[in-house]
Amino acid sequence: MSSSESVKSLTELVQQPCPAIETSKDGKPQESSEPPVSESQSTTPLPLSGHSALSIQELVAVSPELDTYGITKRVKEVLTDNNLGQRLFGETILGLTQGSVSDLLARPKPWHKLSLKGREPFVRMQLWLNDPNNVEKLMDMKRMEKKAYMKRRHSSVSDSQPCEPSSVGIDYSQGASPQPQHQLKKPRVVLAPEEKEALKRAYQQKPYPSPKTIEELATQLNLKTSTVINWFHNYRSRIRRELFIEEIQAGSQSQAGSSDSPSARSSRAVHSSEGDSCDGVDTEGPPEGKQSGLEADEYSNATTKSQGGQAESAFEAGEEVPQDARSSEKTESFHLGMESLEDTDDEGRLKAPRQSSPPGSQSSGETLETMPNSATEEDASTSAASTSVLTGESSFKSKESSEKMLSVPSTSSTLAAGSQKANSIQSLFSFSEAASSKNTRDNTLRKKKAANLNNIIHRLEKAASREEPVEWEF
DNA sequence: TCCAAGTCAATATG
DNA sequence: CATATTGACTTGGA
Repeated sequence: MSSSESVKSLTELVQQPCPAIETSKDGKPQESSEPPVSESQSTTPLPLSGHSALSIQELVAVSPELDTYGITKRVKEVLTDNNLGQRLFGETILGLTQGSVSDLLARPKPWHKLSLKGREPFVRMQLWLNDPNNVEKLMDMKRMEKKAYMKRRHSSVSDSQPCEPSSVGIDYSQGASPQPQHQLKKPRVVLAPEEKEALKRAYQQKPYPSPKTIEELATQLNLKTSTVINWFHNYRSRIRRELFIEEIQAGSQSQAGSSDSPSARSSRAVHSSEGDSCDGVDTEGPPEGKQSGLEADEYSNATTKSQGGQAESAFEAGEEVPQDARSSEKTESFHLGMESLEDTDDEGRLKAPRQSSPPGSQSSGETLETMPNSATEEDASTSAASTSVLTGESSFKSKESSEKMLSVPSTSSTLAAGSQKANSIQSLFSFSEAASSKNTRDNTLRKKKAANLNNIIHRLEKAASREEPVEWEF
Protein backbone atom coordinates (compact mmCIF):
# COMPACT_ATOMS: atom_id res chain seq x y z
CA MET A 1 0.00 0.00 0.00
CA SER A 2 1.15 3.42 -0.27
CA SER A 3 3.31 2.58 -3.07
CA SER A 4 1.14 2.75 -6.07
CA GLU A 5 2.92 5.93 -6.72
CA SER A 6 6.37 4.79 -5.99
CA VAL A 7 5.88 1.75 -8.03
CA LYS A 8 5.52 3.95 -10.95
CA SER A 9 8.70 5.77 -10.50
CA LEU A 10 10.46 2.63 -9.65
CA THR A 11 9.31 1.06 -12.75
CA GLU A 12 10.79 3.91 -14.60
CA LEU A 13 13.92 3.61 -12.68
CA VAL A 14 14.29 0.08 -13.59
CA GLN A 15 13.45 0.66 -17.12
CA GLN A 16 16.46 0.68 -19.20
CA PRO A 17 17.37 4.18 -19.99
CA CYS A 18 18.62 4.34 -23.42
CA PRO A 19 21.40 2.66 -25.13
CA ALA A 20 23.62 5.21 -23.65
CA ILE A 21 26.86 3.81 -22.71
CA GLU A 22 28.43 4.56 -19.47
CA THR A 23 31.87 5.33 -20.58
CA SER A 24 34.32 5.79 -17.90
CA LYS A 25 34.52 8.68 -15.58
CA ASP A 26 31.26 10.08 -14.66
CA GLY A 27 28.63 10.61 -17.13
CA LYS A 28 25.50 10.97 -15.33
CA PRO A 29 22.31 10.86 -17.19
CA GLN A 30 20.19 12.87 -15.01
CA GLU A 31 17.77 10.99 -13.12
CA SER A 32 16.23 12.48 -10.14
CA SER A 33 13.17 10.55 -9.33
CA GLU A 34 14.61 8.89 -6.35
CA PRO A 35 11.71 6.89 -5.32
CA PRO A 36 10.25 7.82 -2.04
CA VAL A 37 11.10 5.77 0.86
CA SER A 38 8.72 3.49 2.45
CA GLU A 39 10.39 1.22 4.79
CA SER A 40 9.39 -2.29 4.48
CA GLN A 41 10.77 -4.73 6.85
CA SER A 42 10.55 -7.64 4.57
CA THR A 43 13.65 -9.62 4.13
CA THR A 44 16.41 -7.99 2.35
CA PRO A 45 19.60 -8.85 4.04
CA LEU A 46 21.52 -7.06 1.47
CA PRO A 47 23.78 -4.26 2.16
CA LEU A 48 21.25 -2.61 0.12
CA SER A 49 22.37 0.85 -0.40
CA GLY A 50 20.54 3.10 1.91
CA HIS A 51 16.90 2.71 1.68
CA SER A 52 15.78 2.53 -1.80
CA ALA A 53 12.20 2.07 -1.09
CA LEU A 54 10.54 -1.20 -1.73
CA SER A 55 12.30 -4.39 -1.22
CA ILE A 56 13.87 -5.62 -4.33
CA GLN A 57 11.45 -8.43 -4.37
CA GLU A 58 8.64 -6.05 -4.76
CA LEU A 59 10.55 -4.21 -7.34
CA VAL A 60 11.17 -7.37 -9.20
CA ALA A 61 7.52 -8.11 -9.13
CA VAL A 62 6.66 -4.93 -10.90
CA SER A 63 9.66 -4.74 -13.07
CA PRO A 64 9.11 -4.68 -16.76
CA GLU A 65 10.91 -7.10 -18.92
CA LEU A 66 14.59 -6.50 -18.76
CA ASP A 67 17.15 -7.26 -21.35
CA THR A 68 19.40 -9.46 -19.28
CA TYR A 69 21.96 -9.85 -21.95
CA GLY A 70 22.19 -6.15 -22.52
CA ILE A 71 22.40 -5.46 -18.84
CA THR A 72 25.23 -7.83 -18.22
CA LYS A 73 26.98 -6.49 -21.21
CA ARG A 74 26.85 -3.00 -19.90
CA VAL A 75 27.80 -4.01 -16.42
CA LYS A 76 30.80 -5.79 -17.74
CA GLU A 77 31.80 -2.73 -19.64
CA VAL A 78 31.47 -0.45 -16.72
CA LEU A 79 33.34 -2.76 -14.47
CA THR A 80 36.27 -3.30 -16.74
CA ASP A 81 36.39 0.28 -17.82
CA ASN A 82 36.81 1.28 -14.26
CA ASN A 83 38.87 -1.55 -13.10
CA LEU A 84 36.34 -2.82 -10.68
CA GLY A 85 36.28 -6.47 -9.86
CA GLN A 86 33.29 -8.69 -9.80
CA ARG A 87 33.94 -9.69 -6.27
CA LEU A 88 33.50 -6.17 -5.04
CA PHE A 89 30.58 -5.60 -7.31
CA GLY A 90 28.94 -8.82 -6.37
CA GLU A 91 29.28 -8.44 -2.67
CA THR A 92 28.42 -4.82 -2.59
CA ILE A 93 25.76 -4.46 -5.18
CA LEU A 94 24.28 -7.84 -5.74
CA GLY A 95 24.94 -9.63 -2.55
CA LEU A 96 26.43 -12.53 -4.41
CA THR A 97 29.83 -14.14 -4.39
CA GLN A 98 32.37 -13.68 -7.09
CA GLY A 99 31.70 -17.03 -8.67
CA SER A 100 28.05 -16.36 -8.98
CA VAL A 101 28.64 -12.99 -10.49
CA SER A 102 31.02 -14.39 -13.00
CA ASP A 103 28.48 -16.93 -13.98
CA LEU A 104 25.70 -14.46 -14.19
CA LEU A 105 27.63 -12.04 -16.31
CA ALA A 106 28.88 -14.68 -18.62
CA ARG A 107 25.67 -16.61 -19.06
CA PRO A 108 22.64 -14.53 -18.31
CA LYS A 109 19.42 -16.36 -18.81
CA PRO A 110 16.70 -14.68 -20.77
CA TRP A 111 14.34 -12.76 -18.58
CA HIS A 112 11.34 -14.90 -19.30
CA LYS A 113 13.17 -17.96 -18.16
CA LEU A 114 14.09 -16.56 -14.83
CA SER A 115 12.28 -17.15 -11.63
CA LEU A 116 11.45 -14.27 -9.41
CA LYS A 117 14.49 -14.94 -7.41
CA GLY A 118 16.63 -15.18 -10.46
CA ARG A 119 15.51 -11.81 -11.67
CA GLU A 120 16.61 -10.09 -8.58
CA PRO A 121 20.23 -9.70 -9.49
CA PHE A 122 19.31 -8.26 -12.83
CA VAL A 123 17.03 -5.71 -11.31
CA ARG A 124 19.81 -4.76 -8.99
CA MET A 125 22.19 -4.42 -11.86
CA GLN A 126 19.79 -2.28 -13.77
CA LEU A 127 19.28 -0.14 -10.77
CA TRP A 128 22.97 0.17 -10.36
CA LEU A 129 23.45 1.12 -13.95
CA ASN A 130 20.97 3.87 -13.52
CA ASP A 131 22.67 5.22 -10.51
CA PRO A 132 24.78 8.17 -11.50
CA ASN A 133 27.22 7.50 -8.77
CA ASN A 134 27.46 3.81 -9.19
CA VAL A 135 31.08 3.79 -10.15
CA GLU A 136 32.09 6.28 -7.59
CA LYS A 137 30.49 4.39 -4.81
CA LEU A 138 32.21 1.24 -5.77
CA MET A 139 35.50 2.97 -6.07
CA ASP A 140 35.06 4.23 -2.59
CA MET A 141 34.39 0.80 -1.33
CA LYS A 142 37.44 -0.40 -3.04
CA ARG A 143 39.55 2.22 -1.44
CA MET A 144 38.17 1.47 1.95
CA GLU A 145 38.89 -2.16 1.57
CA LYS A 146 42.39 -1.55 0.58
CA LYS A 147 42.92 0.69 3.50
CA ALA A 148 41.60 -1.85 5.90
CA TYR A 149 43.74 -4.46 4.34
CA MET A 150 46.87 -2.40 4.66
CA LYS A 151 46.15 -1.66 8.20
CA ARG A 152 45.71 -5.24 9.09
CA ARG A 153 48.83 -6.14 7.36
CA HIS A 154 50.89 -3.78 9.33
CA SER A 155 49.53 -4.58 12.66
CA SER A 156 49.96 -8.25 12.18
CA VAL A 157 53.63 -7.79 11.57
CA SER A 158 54.23 -6.92 15.13
CA ASP A 159 53.31 -10.26 16.37
CA SER A 160 53.88 -13.73 15.25
CA GLN A 161 51.28 -15.50 13.28
CA PRO A 162 48.52 -13.54 11.71
CA CYS A 163 46.01 -14.08 14.34
CA GLU A 164 44.10 -16.76 12.55
CA PRO A 165 40.94 -17.15 14.51
CA SER A 166 41.85 -20.73 14.39
CA SER A 167 39.26 -23.30 14.13
CA VAL A 168 37.71 -24.72 17.11
CA GLY A 169 39.92 -27.22 18.72
CA ILE A 170 41.48 -28.85 15.87
CA ASP A 171 44.38 -30.76 17.15
CA TYR A 172 44.12 -34.44 17.11
CA SER A 173 44.35 -34.59 13.42
CA GLN A 174 46.49 -37.41 12.41
CA GLY A 175 49.74 -36.32 13.81
CA ALA A 176 51.76 -37.56 10.94
CA SER A 177 50.44 -35.71 8.02
CA PRO A 178 51.77 -32.31 7.39
CA GLN A 179 49.62 -31.04 4.61
CA PRO A 180 46.17 -32.32 4.99
CA GLN A 181 44.07 -29.59 6.38
CA HIS A 182 41.83 -30.52 9.12
CA GLN A 183 39.71 -32.77 7.13
CA LEU A 184 36.68 -31.75 8.95
CA LYS A 185 36.34 -29.42 6.12
CA LYS A 186 35.45 -31.84 3.45
CA PRO A 187 37.91 -32.18 0.64
CA ARG A 188 35.73 -31.27 -2.26
CA VAL A 189 35.45 -33.94 -4.82
CA VAL A 190 37.21 -33.38 -8.04
CA LEU A 191 36.17 -35.64 -10.81
CA ALA A 192 38.87 -36.88 -13.06
CA PRO A 193 38.48 -36.23 -16.75
CA GLU A 194 37.84 -39.89 -17.32
CA GLU A 195 35.08 -39.88 -14.83
CA LYS A 196 33.49 -36.90 -16.42
CA GLU A 197 33.72 -38.53 -19.77
CA ALA A 198 32.02 -41.60 -18.48
CA LEU A 199 29.29 -39.57 -16.90
CA LYS A 200 28.74 -37.62 -20.04
CA ARG A 201 28.47 -40.80 -21.95
CA ALA A 202 25.96 -42.07 -19.52
CA TYR A 203 24.07 -38.86 -19.79
CA GLN A 204 23.92 -39.23 -23.47
CA GLN A 205 22.16 -42.50 -23.09
CA LYS A 206 19.96 -41.43 -20.33
CA PRO A 207 19.75 -37.89 -19.13
CA TYR A 208 17.54 -38.97 -16.29
CA PRO A 209 19.04 -42.16 -15.00
CA SER A 210 17.04 -44.28 -12.67
CA PRO A 211 18.22 -44.73 -9.13
CA LYS A 212 19.48 -48.07 -10.09
CA THR A 213 21.52 -46.76 -12.94
CA ILE A 214 22.89 -44.11 -10.71
CA GLU A 215 23.94 -46.68 -8.24
CA GLU A 216 25.70 -48.61 -10.88
CA LEU A 217 27.47 -45.62 -12.19
CA ALA A 218 28.57 -44.67 -8.75
CA THR A 219 29.90 -48.09 -8.10
CA GLN A 220 31.65 -48.37 -11.39
CA LEU A 221 33.28 -45.03 -11.10
CA ASN A 222 33.90 -45.40 -7.47
CA LEU A 223 32.02 -42.29 -6.61
CA LYS A 224 29.48 -41.54 -3.99
CA THR A 225 25.95 -41.87 -5.15
CA SER A 226 25.20 -38.35 -4.21
CA THR A 227 28.05 -37.18 -6.33
CA VAL A 228 26.61 -38.86 -9.33
CA ILE A 229 23.22 -37.46 -8.62
CA ASN A 230 24.58 -34.01 -8.20
CA TRP A 231 26.57 -34.31 -11.32
CA PHE A 232 23.49 -35.09 -13.34
CA HIS A 233 21.57 -32.25 -11.83
CA ASN A 234 24.34 -29.85 -12.53
CA TYR A 235 25.04 -31.10 -15.96
CA ARG A 236 21.47 -30.94 -17.01
CA SER A 237 20.96 -27.43 -15.89
CA ARG A 238 24.21 -26.25 -17.26
CA ILE A 239 23.49 -27.64 -20.63
CA ARG A 240 20.17 -26.00 -20.55
CA ARG A 241 21.83 -22.75 -19.81
CA GLU A 242 24.20 -23.15 -22.63
CA LEU A 243 21.27 -23.23 -24.93
CA PHE A 244 19.75 -20.19 -23.39
CA ILE A 245 22.65 -18.04 -24.19
CA GLU A 246 22.47 -19.10 -27.74
CA GLU A 247 18.88 -18.23 -27.76
CA ILE A 248 19.65 -14.83 -26.48
CA GLN A 249 22.39 -14.18 -28.86
CA ALA A 250 20.43 -15.40 -31.75
CA GLY A 251 17.45 -13.42 -30.73
CA SER A 252 19.30 -10.25 -30.10
CA GLN A 253 20.24 -9.95 -33.63
CA SER A 254 17.70 -11.71 -35.64
CA GLN A 255 15.00 -9.66 -34.17
CA ALA A 256 12.64 -12.46 -33.47
CA GLY A 257 9.91 -10.36 -32.04
CA SER A 258 8.27 -11.00 -28.78
CA SER A 259 10.07 -10.10 -25.69
CA ASP A 260 12.86 -7.72 -25.75
CA SER A 261 13.18 -4.24 -24.77
CA PRO A 262 11.78 -1.20 -26.35
CA SER A 263 14.95 -0.40 -28.04
CA ALA A 264 15.23 -1.97 -31.34
CA ARG A 265 18.06 -0.07 -32.71
CA SER A 266 21.27 -1.36 -33.90
CA SER A 267 21.66 -4.77 -35.17
CA ARG A 268 24.37 -5.17 -37.56
CA ALA A 269 26.40 -7.83 -38.99
CA VAL A 270 24.79 -11.08 -38.45
CA HIS A 271 27.43 -13.60 -38.62
CA SER A 272 25.49 -16.70 -38.71
CA SER A 273 27.22 -19.57 -37.18
CA GLU A 274 30.49 -19.74 -38.84
CA GLY A 275 31.14 -22.78 -40.79
CA ASP A 276 33.27 -24.92 -38.74
CA SER A 277 31.79 -27.94 -40.09
CA CYS A 278 34.52 -28.85 -42.36
CA ASP A 279 33.78 -32.45 -42.37
CA GLY A 280 30.38 -32.33 -43.78
CA VAL A 281 28.48 -35.28 -42.57
CA ASP A 282 26.08 -34.58 -39.83
CA THR A 283 23.05 -32.41 -39.87
CA GLU A 284 20.85 -33.08 -42.70
CA GLY A 285 19.33 -29.74 -42.34
CA PRO A 286 19.82 -27.76 -45.47
CA PRO A 287 21.95 -24.72 -45.08
CA GLU A 288 19.01 -22.59 -45.13
CA GLY A 289 19.24 -19.48 -43.32
CA LYS A 290 16.27 -17.88 -41.60
CA GLN A 291 15.00 -19.07 -38.37
CA SER A 292 16.96 -18.65 -35.32
CA GLY A 293 19.49 -21.20 -35.88
CA LEU A 294 20.15 -24.78 -35.47
CA GLU A 295 18.94 -25.07 -32.00
CA ALA A 296 15.50 -24.27 -33.15
CA ASP A 297 15.96 -27.06 -35.50
CA GLU A 298 16.79 -29.48 -32.87
CA TYR A 299 13.88 -28.50 -30.84
CA SER A 300 11.41 -28.90 -33.58
CA ASN A 301 13.04 -32.09 -34.40
CA ALA A 302 12.49 -33.42 -30.98
CA THR A 303 8.97 -32.28 -30.93
CA THR A 304 8.17 -33.89 -34.15
CA LYS A 305 9.65 -37.06 -33.05
CA SER A 306 7.90 -37.45 -29.85
CA GLN A 307 4.67 -36.69 -31.51
CA GLY A 308 5.40 -39.10 -34.21
CA GLY A 309 5.49 -41.61 -31.52
CA GLN A 310 8.56 -43.59 -32.17
CA ALA A 311 10.94 -41.48 -30.34
CA GLU A 312 10.35 -43.52 -27.34
CA SER A 313 11.61 -46.73 -28.65
CA ALA A 314 14.70 -45.20 -30.01
CA PHE A 315 15.36 -43.48 -26.82
CA GLU A 316 14.79 -46.31 -24.51
CA ALA A 317 16.59 -48.76 -26.56
CA GLY A 318 19.68 -47.00 -25.71
CA GLU A 319 20.48 -47.29 -29.29
CA GLU A 320 21.49 -43.79 -29.74
CA VAL A 321 19.45 -41.03 -30.85
CA PRO A 322 20.15 -39.89 -34.30
CA GLN A 323 22.50 -37.33 -33.10
CA ASP A 324 24.17 -35.98 -36.06
CA ALA A 325 27.83 -36.50 -36.01
CA ARG A 326 27.93 -38.80 -33.14
CA SER A 327 30.09 -41.73 -33.82
CA SER A 328 33.08 -40.07 -32.52
CA GLU A 329 32.45 -41.92 -29.35
CA LYS A 330 34.55 -44.82 -30.28
CA THR A 331 36.70 -43.03 -32.65
CA GLU A 332 37.59 -40.58 -30.07
CA SER A 333 39.55 -42.97 -28.02
CA PHE A 334 42.00 -43.21 -30.76
CA HIS A 335 44.56 -40.68 -30.11
CA LEU A 336 46.05 -42.28 -27.19
CA GLY A 337 49.41 -41.31 -28.12
CA MET A 338 49.49 -37.91 -26.86
CA GLU A 339 49.78 -36.69 -23.38
CA SER A 340 53.37 -35.99 -23.78
CA LEU A 341 53.76 -33.84 -20.83
CA GLU A 342 52.04 -33.68 -17.58
CA ASP A 343 50.71 -37.15 -17.74
CA THR A 344 53.38 -38.18 -15.43
CA ASP A 345 51.49 -37.54 -12.35
CA ASP A 346 48.27 -38.60 -13.82
CA GLU A 347 48.00 -41.79 -11.98
CA GLY A 348 48.98 -40.56 -8.67
CA ARG A 349 46.63 -37.73 -9.07
CA LEU A 350 43.66 -39.69 -10.00
CA LYS A 351 43.26 -41.75 -6.96
CA ALA A 352 44.30 -39.11 -4.62
CA PRO A 353 41.23 -37.08 -3.90
CA ARG A 354 38.93 -39.83 -3.10
CA GLN A 355 38.73 -41.02 0.40
CA SER A 356 37.29 -44.11 1.86
CA SER A 357 36.37 -46.30 -0.97
CA PRO A 358 33.06 -48.07 -0.99
CA PRO A 359 32.67 -51.70 -0.28
CA GLY A 360 33.97 -52.68 -3.59
CA SER A 361 37.63 -52.99 -2.98
CA GLN A 362 39.28 -52.91 -6.24
CA SER A 363 41.88 -51.02 -8.01
CA SER A 364 44.92 -50.43 -6.02
CA GLY A 365 47.58 -50.59 -8.51
CA GLU A 366 47.23 -49.19 -11.89
CA THR A 367 44.56 -47.25 -13.45
CA LEU A 368 41.97 -46.68 -10.96
CA GLU A 369 39.12 -47.96 -13.03
CA THR A 370 39.33 -51.55 -13.60
CA MET A 371 35.83 -52.56 -14.05
CA PRO A 372 35.85 -56.19 -13.38
CA ASN A 373 32.65 -56.63 -15.17
CA SER A 374 29.24 -55.26 -15.01
CA ALA A 375 27.70 -56.25 -11.79
CA THR A 376 24.65 -57.75 -13.21
CA GLU A 377 22.80 -57.84 -16.36
CA GLU A 378 19.57 -56.10 -16.00
CA ASP A 379 17.06 -55.10 -18.48
CA ALA A 380 18.19 -54.14 -21.86
CA SER A 381 18.35 -50.45 -21.49
CA THR A 382 20.24 -50.37 -18.32
CA SER A 383 22.77 -52.87 -19.23
CA ALA A 384 23.22 -51.21 -22.50
CA ALA A 385 24.00 -47.98 -20.85
CA SER A 386 26.37 -49.32 -18.36
CA THR A 387 28.06 -51.40 -20.89
CA SER A 388 28.83 -48.51 -23.02
CA VAL A 389 30.16 -46.69 -20.09
CA LEU A 390 32.36 -49.49 -19.30
CA THR A 391 33.54 -49.81 -22.76
CA GLY A 392 34.46 -46.27 -22.91
CA GLU A 393 36.16 -46.59 -19.66
CA SER A 394 38.33 -49.44 -20.49
CA SER A 395 39.57 -47.85 -23.59
CA PHE A 396 40.34 -44.58 -22.05
CA LYS A 397 43.90 -43.74 -21.95
CA SER A 398 43.47 -40.53 -23.60
CA LYS A 399 41.59 -37.79 -22.01
CA GLU A 400 38.93 -35.67 -23.31
CA SER A 401 41.74 -33.69 -24.64
CA SER A 402 40.20 -33.88 -27.99
CA GLU A 403 38.03 -30.93 -27.36
CA LYS A 404 40.49 -28.98 -25.43
CA MET A 405 43.29 -29.55 -27.80
CA LEU A 406 41.45 -28.78 -30.93
CA SER A 407 39.99 -25.69 -29.56
CA VAL A 408 43.20 -23.98 -28.94
CA PRO A 409 45.06 -24.04 -32.12
CA SER A 410 47.50 -21.39 -31.31
CA THR A 411 45.06 -18.65 -31.13
CA SER A 412 47.06 -15.62 -31.31
CA SER A 413 45.69 -13.62 -28.54
CA THR A 414 43.08 -11.66 -30.19
CA LEU A 415 41.29 -8.82 -28.64
CA ALA A 416 40.59 -8.99 -25.02
CA ALA A 417 44.15 -9.81 -24.57
CA GLY A 418 45.74 -7.45 -22.22
CA SER A 419 42.51 -6.01 -21.07
CA GLN A 420 42.53 -6.03 -17.32
CA LYS A 421 44.41 -2.85 -17.46
CA ALA A 422 42.52 -0.15 -19.10
CA ASN A 423 41.86 -0.35 -22.76
CA SER A 424 38.25 -0.42 -23.50
CA ILE A 425 38.04 1.53 -26.62
CA GLN A 426 36.74 -1.42 -28.42
CA SER A 427 34.01 -1.93 -25.98
CA LEU A 428 32.43 1.14 -27.37
CA PHE A 429 31.77 -0.31 -30.70
CA SER A 430 32.91 -3.82 -30.70
CA PHE A 431 29.73 -5.56 -29.86
CA SER A 432 31.16 -8.67 -31.29
CA GLU A 433 32.59 -10.21 -28.21
CA ALA A 434 30.48 -13.01 -27.08
CA ALA A 435 28.45 -12.79 -30.17
CA SER A 436 29.79 -15.86 -31.72
CA SER A 437 30.77 -18.62 -29.50
CA LYS A 438 33.89 -19.13 -31.44
CA ASN A 439 34.74 -22.62 -32.23
CA THR A 440 36.29 -23.00 -28.92
CA ARG A 441 35.03 -26.24 -27.69
CA ASP A 442 32.70 -26.27 -30.55
CA ASN A 443 32.92 -29.92 -30.33
CA THR A 444 31.72 -29.91 -26.84
CA LEU A 445 28.86 -27.78 -27.79
CA ARG A 446 27.77 -30.21 -30.37
CA LYS A 447 27.84 -32.92 -27.87
CA LYS A 448 25.94 -30.94 -25.40
CA LYS A 449 23.30 -30.13 -27.89
CA ALA A 450 22.88 -33.68 -28.78
CA ALA A 451 22.68 -34.52 -25.17
CA ASN A 452 20.12 -31.91 -24.67
CA LEU A 453 18.00 -33.45 -27.30
CA ASN A 454 17.66 -36.44 -25.12
CA ASN A 455 16.84 -34.26 -22.26
CA ILE A 456 14.07 -32.59 -24.17
CA ILE A 457 12.65 -35.78 -25.39
CA HIS A 458 12.53 -37.02 -21.92
CA ARG A 459 10.66 -34.02 -20.73
CA LEU A 460 8.28 -34.11 -23.60
CA GLU A 461 7.45 -37.63 -22.85
CA LYS A 462 6.91 -36.84 -19.31
CA ALA A 463 4.65 -34.00 -20.14
CA ALA A 464 2.83 -36.03 -22.69
CA SER A 465 1.99 -38.71 -20.26
CA ARG A 466 0.35 -36.10 -18.25
CA GLU A 467 -1.75 -33.72 -20.03
CA GLU A 468 -1.01 -30.21 -19.39
CA PRO A 469 -0.51 -27.67 -21.96
CA VAL A 470 3.14 -27.68 -22.19
CA GLU A 471 4.36 -24.22 -22.40
CA TRP A 472 7.90 -24.27 -23.28
CA GLU A 473 8.38 -22.06 -26.17
CA PHE A 474 10.43 -23.76 -28.72
C1' DT B 1 10.24 -38.03 -3.23
C1' DC B 2 12.36 -35.96 -7.49
C1' DC B 3 13.45 -32.03 -10.07
C1' DA B 4 14.99 -27.25 -11.41
C1' DA B 5 16.84 -22.93 -10.25
C1' DG B 6 20.06 -20.25 -7.53
C1' DT B 7 23.93 -20.00 -5.01
C1' DC B 8 28.07 -20.89 -2.45
C1' DA B 9 32.69 -21.79 -2.03
C1' DA B 10 36.76 -24.36 -3.31
C1' DT B 11 39.76 -24.64 -6.94
C1' DA B 12 41.34 -23.85 -11.73
C1' DT B 13 43.07 -20.63 -14.91
C1' DG B 14 44.79 -16.51 -16.60
C1' DC C 1 45.80 -10.65 -7.97
C1' DA C 2 41.17 -11.47 -11.01
C1' DT C 3 37.91 -14.31 -13.35
C1' DA C 4 36.03 -19.07 -14.66
C1' DT C 5 34.54 -23.57 -13.45
C1' DT C 6 32.11 -26.86 -10.83
C1' DG C 7 30.54 -30.21 -6.91
C1' DA C 8 27.42 -29.50 -3.30
C1' DC C 9 23.73 -27.37 -0.88
C1' DT C 10 19.23 -24.74 -0.42
C1' DT C 11 14.65 -23.61 -1.76
C1' DG C 12 10.38 -24.19 -3.66
C1' DG C 13 7.11 -26.72 -6.66
C1' DA C 14 4.66 -30.88 -7.83
